[in-house]
Amino acid sequence: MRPAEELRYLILAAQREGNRLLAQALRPLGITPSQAEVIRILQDRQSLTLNGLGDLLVCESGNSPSRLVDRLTSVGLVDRQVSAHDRRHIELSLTEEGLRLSQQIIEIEDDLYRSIDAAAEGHDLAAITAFLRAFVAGRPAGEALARRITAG
Amino acid sequence: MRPAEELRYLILAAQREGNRLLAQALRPLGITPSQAEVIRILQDRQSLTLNGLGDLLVCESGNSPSRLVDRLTSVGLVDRQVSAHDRRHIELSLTEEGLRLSQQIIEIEDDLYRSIDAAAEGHDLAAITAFLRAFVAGRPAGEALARRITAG
DNA sequence: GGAGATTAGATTACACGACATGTATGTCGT
DNA sequence: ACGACATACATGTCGTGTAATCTAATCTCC
Repeated sequence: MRPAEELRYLILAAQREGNRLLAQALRPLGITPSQAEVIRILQDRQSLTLNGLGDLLVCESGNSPSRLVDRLTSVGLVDRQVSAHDRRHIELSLTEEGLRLSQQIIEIEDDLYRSIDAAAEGHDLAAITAFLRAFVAGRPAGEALARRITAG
Repeated sequence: MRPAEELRYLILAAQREGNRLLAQALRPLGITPSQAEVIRILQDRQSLTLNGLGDLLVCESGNSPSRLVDRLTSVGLVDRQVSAHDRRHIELSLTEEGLRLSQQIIEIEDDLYRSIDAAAEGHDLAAITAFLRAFVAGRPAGEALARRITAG
């Protein structure tokens, strides 16, 4: 198997296993990794529109976060209200419960990051991120992440 | 944003964008990346059972390839027939059309691998695969890939 | 040879992810 | 002011991704 092919499958495998780990850790909170991403973004930047949120999401590529957000509003974690200026816009913000949950999410994510750091022991993590950054540069998911890093 | 967090999102972004690229390239053939993975595996090893296939799949983690295979049989790319020895087993094999399609998939994947190699220009690809291999070692998707590499 | 555990596979439920389409609401050129 | 266009969001469809549950065949052990 050529190196590029192995890399392709390794990225797929790593994403799957990482997501599975996070999903299990988040299960007690009753939310999924994608939903956690939304909550964490809303905590960092209050008052985003749906589209503004989509521009920052790596998951779901910002195509249409409506449904993702729908579930969060229906369980009372996110507040949505129509903008006064432009009634097409919808302003999103965390509810108090959403804010509380956000703290728990941070702790769970920290656990994950610690285990990533542990797995990176002896490897050049910076070199890996540099390669991946180059690969996704200019594509939607890469741009979303870049926006997160610079302004986050 | 700490390095581990960026890495997590980079892996997610890379997987998404890579999958999107491959999906677009495969669209003319009328199949998806997951389906292509099944066809390629069946080309390498004729006559697998459903479970045996699942053990080799990085996508869908082998949990229930039934659905995935169902679509391929319904469009006449894969042949399934109950084993004579153990009627719980189902033997899978490519039809002639599936075999033909497999050749086209190989060409499309080669294009993808060439662009991965191009993106890896100036980066230490071996170091990256080594890290990811360590991360998924011992987990289902990692084991599936290991089986593919050794015996494939 | 028969009861119970084990296994293979199918089925189902729920949520994403990608894409296409629909529907208001706003903006701009004339 | 009016119509063409663009924007912001909603909805529908299909194919995964994950886990739980179900059925049936086989194996084990007595």
